[in-house]
Amino acid sequence: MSQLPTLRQLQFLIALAEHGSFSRAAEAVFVTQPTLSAAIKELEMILGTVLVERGARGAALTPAGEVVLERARRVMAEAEDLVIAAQAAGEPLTGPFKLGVIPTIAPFLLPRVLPALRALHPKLEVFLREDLTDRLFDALRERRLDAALVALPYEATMIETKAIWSDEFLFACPPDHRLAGAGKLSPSDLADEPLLLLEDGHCLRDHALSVCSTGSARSDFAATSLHTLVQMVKSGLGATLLPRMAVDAGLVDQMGLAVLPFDPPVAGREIGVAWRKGSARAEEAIQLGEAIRASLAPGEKMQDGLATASGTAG
Amino acid sequence: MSQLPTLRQLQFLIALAEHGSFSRAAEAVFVTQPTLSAAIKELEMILGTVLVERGARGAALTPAGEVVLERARRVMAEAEDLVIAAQAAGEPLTGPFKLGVIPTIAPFLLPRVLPALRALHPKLEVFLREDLTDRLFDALRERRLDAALVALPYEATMIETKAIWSDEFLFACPPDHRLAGAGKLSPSDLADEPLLLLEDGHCLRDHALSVCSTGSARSDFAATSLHTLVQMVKSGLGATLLPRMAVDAGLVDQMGLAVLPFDPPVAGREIGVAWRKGSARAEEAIQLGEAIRASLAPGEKMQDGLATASGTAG
DNA sequence: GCGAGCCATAACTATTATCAATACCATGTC
DNA sequence: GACATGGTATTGATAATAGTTATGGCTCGC
Repeated sequence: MSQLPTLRQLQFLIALAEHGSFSRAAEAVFVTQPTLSAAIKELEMILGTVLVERGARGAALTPAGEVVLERARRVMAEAEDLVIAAQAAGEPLTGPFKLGVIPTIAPFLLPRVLPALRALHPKLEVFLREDLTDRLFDALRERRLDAALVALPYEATMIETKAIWSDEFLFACPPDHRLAGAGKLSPSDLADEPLLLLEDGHCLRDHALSVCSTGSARSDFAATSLHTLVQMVKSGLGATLLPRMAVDAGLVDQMGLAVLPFDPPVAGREIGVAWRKGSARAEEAIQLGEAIRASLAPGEKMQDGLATASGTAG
Repeated sequence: MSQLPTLRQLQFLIALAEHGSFSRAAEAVFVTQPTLSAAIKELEMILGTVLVERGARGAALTPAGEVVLERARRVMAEAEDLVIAAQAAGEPLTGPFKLGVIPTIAPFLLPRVLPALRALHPKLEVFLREDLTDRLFDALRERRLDAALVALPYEATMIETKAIWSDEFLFACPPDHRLAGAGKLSPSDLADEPLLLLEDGHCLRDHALSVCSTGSARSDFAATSLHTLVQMVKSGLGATLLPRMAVDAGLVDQMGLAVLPFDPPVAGREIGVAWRKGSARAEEAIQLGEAIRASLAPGEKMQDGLATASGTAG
């Protein structure tokens, strides 16, 4: 095997590429310019290729240098992941943990879950970010998040998920609605019912639509949150589907709405954790999901299951 | 950013895991045992975690050590890829290049292509391996191959492909066959024609079947190579589809078979290069494909196209 | 209880990474 | 054309560290 470069040399190359000059790059990595010069020169010798074009107005990477730069970034990222994974393996669920949550889950789940989580893992510092699934997954892919709580199923590449909870849909309508008196519903009851839904981008909209394949959304109105959605239902603009989690959290309390369950097999969505495939904190993400599940249903135990890959390659 | 470990330390950890003892691992990486001991100890200090259980009968990794080991392997693989990519970028298509080829391409394409390739890239040393697509793709994923020549389309994860040539199908039958006199064929002519095909595992079998969706294979006989296949056709056992490339290479010369083309749009398969997604030699694989295409059709130029990902994630 | 095998420690050495100082080189300004 | 400016390369001294040999101590199997 030919000689390998040093992580330090790769780090220097990255700094050089970012600052466009030996001297400024050296400053950025807290060494003197000759040190960095020598390191780059040795890197070039190891690789047998000129990586940098030295000029009077600074330094620029050669095409080969660009290729190596990209690889160097990957090596550094893997190395950093190793450190994180080691710390996580040594003492799981401690330290800062960046968790994304979708808006149709966050306000209803977190108040129940966060106190229990703090009690269970006092050293864990959960940083929250609320956003749509797409943007959360982007953040996972770019390592800006460690895990996310989302609704499943959801197609995505480079992302793995594990379901932790089933969230049943309930039908909500004004008290004078034709279905308000029905005991239980089946999806076919909604065949010609135009539903009020959240605006595009919310996965709840798609999951609700998939319940009633023949049903349609009212295209003239779309709510921006579940809270405004129930206000619209209360105003008599139509009916909608709500996740039980939100109803249990008091979303429709004292609203005077009729809320009806579905006959089994109940319609609903799965709530799950998601993480970047290969993430250093994948194991912790699963454990976090398990902790959340436990705090939702103390006593019960979910059957073990392998993490399922939503993407097909990686 | 916390302190990073050294590639050397990771290399030592890998050796330690593989040999199960400090002293033997040290021998394997050509250092003395105290050196390796100190390196592992420092690695543990950097990561803040005990990685190795020292015992009188050797050393074993802790669970955290196993996690770090897996990560370390990834880091090392990335670092090695960097070296390879640098060399490839500095002087593309030189040195050893491990190329896989499927059996329905190799005997007909290589005699035409290899001499031209040697002329074009004298420093390139092509090591060939002939195998079925599945096994070639496995080898690509495990880095045992740099690229492969296969027939497309073919579903696979972690693999990217680029088409370089269209290989038309020709219908071959005994001279007394009912279709032997037809000028040109359309796929519907094969509706009730039981075809002789290669045995399972050969992609040519599937590609041929996909031409005539209603056609069926003779399940009692399956050939192991195109050469035995034409022998079977000659014996009057039935008809088959052959790639033009094989016919052009003389597969049916002096066999006394009827060989008929299809009406446009002609049926066929694409021949393309495949490489592991993220491979250090991806660019070279594309260039190799281009060189092969050029040697097949001097003068023509294929339109530029981006490499297409067969997998959906990476 | 003793030898074999194995890891840890200590003291020393060789290597190399780093620094401060300086030489050198291209470019734009007066 | 002399000159300041902003950059890289070179040099020689020094500090840090990775490596070695020698040794000690531990556990296990006989």
